[in-house]
Amino acid sequence: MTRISLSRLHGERVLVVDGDAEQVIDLAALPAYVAGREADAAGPPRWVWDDTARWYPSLLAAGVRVARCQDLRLCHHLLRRAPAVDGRLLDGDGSAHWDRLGPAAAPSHPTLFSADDTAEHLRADREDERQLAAVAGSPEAARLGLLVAAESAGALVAAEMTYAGVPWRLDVHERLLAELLGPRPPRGARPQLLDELVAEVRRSLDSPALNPDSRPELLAALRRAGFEVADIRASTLQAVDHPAIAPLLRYKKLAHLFQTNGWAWVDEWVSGGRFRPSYQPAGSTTGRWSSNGGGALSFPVQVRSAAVADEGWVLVVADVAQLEPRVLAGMSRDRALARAARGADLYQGMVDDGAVATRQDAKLGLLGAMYGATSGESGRMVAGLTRRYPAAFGLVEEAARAGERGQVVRTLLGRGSPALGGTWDESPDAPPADLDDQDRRRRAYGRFTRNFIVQGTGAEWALCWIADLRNRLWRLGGDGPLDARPHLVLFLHDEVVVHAPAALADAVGAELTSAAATAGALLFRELDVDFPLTISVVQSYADAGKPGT
DNA sequence: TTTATGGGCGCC
DNA sequence: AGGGCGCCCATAAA
Repeated sequence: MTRISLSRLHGERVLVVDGDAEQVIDLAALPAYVAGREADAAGPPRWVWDDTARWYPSLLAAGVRVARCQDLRLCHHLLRRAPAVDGRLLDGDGSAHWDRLGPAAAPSHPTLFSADDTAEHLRADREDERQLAAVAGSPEAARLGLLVAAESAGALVAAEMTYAGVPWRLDVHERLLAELLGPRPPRGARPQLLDELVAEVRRSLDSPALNPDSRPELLAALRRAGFEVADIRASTLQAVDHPAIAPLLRYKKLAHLFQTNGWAWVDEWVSGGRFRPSYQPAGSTTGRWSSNGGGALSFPVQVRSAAVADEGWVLVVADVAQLEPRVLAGMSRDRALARAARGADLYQGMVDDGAVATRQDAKLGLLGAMYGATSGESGRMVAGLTRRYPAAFGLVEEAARAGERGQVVRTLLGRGSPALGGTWDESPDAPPADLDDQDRRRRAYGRFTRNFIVQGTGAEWALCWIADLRNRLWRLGGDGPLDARPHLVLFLHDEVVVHAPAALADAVGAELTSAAATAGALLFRELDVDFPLTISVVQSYADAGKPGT
């Protein structure tokens, strides 16, 4: 496959390297050039660039969609930390700049490039050669190659989702806010209904100047009323029998809504009927995405009713049931657990297998194994299940031991965990740790590495899923730009939302299912692990059925 | 005055 | 003595 690298030069110019052919073109001419090459009879090339978030938004704005890319920043970061990669193959002219490269600024405006002086060091073609050599030279070249491709495809998805946005009904959101909080207050003021709750709490606690957001003040007021509590968590306050508690808890809940997804949030993140958050692919050390603007990965159930499909369109919402336990079955090649994973409910499968008495026990045991529970009900279930599923439970146990020894671990496709004392556990000049403290930290790192291999491999499955889905949705067709066709608008670790013309809802559902099967086969080959989806076709995201398993 | 940290809560 | 994140605030430190 043709690889074409793009490097920015000073001025508004771009160096294009296609095999032995080099040319310099104007930035303004880039969309037309890319569109032309995408239409090559021999198939679309792979675009090689420093950072998808820097190049792709302006292409999308010009109506150009690309099929494939290599995101050198993401892949450099990945390969640097991959245990199966010889780091020396990544060293060379300008490689230190790639080591230091951070994520591009959030693409709030699809601006082009900020002029800085690292341009000549970021020759994409040279870094591309090093990355190709690093992958090829690894004993795990096939898996790493897949990971690099999936990571890059994820970056394309992220840019496309920000470009398209989640269809968002301002009127629905504002009606919701008005009902729960009252009319929009002037800047800096508390909404009326929150104010009333504060007044009630103050009255009730006989503290006329109480700031309900202040922990010390709240603790003191409660003490005066005769209640000694250790903290002001909602779950703690629930147990206090005092008339101030009910309005206080309601205040806390609504204040959170006001602050996090209130009018200010709308002003900042919703425009033109679309919610456009910013995603950070591989933003967490496990390879999961994070979101550094808009809170896309954590917008609460409460405001999801405002995510409503356009007229004549629907939202197709799909989530994977018990993704991580299934991934564990696959990566450990535990045939007994994989058998239990046939069908819609893995936990029920374990019950039917006779491994455990109830569904709840199965869930407790599996989650306990993945998170490193050592005590309580969960801890006890782990012991029993280890005998039934030795490969699966042994794998996470081994990862925990490795972490406790200070060793790094890796996901199925080869992403490495950050080293102990590295980015994982940053405390520059920690006070001279005593032995107990040292021990605690090693155990904590062991719990982290235990979870890392599962959460990280789960993230890899999800990347393969959305990468394949992206292409399938494109092939479903329609004419015109990306957002005139069925397209992804949201991705939340194990769940996606597709915005699609109503007539294509069933077809989209079929592609979601096929893409999940493809992802399973890519990661686990012939080992048959099911990844059943719960699919809802809805107008409003709030109506999607979510079995909370 | 600005900056860093931790509690509390939201999501998976 | 249970993993990963972001965001908001109050608070403490600088």
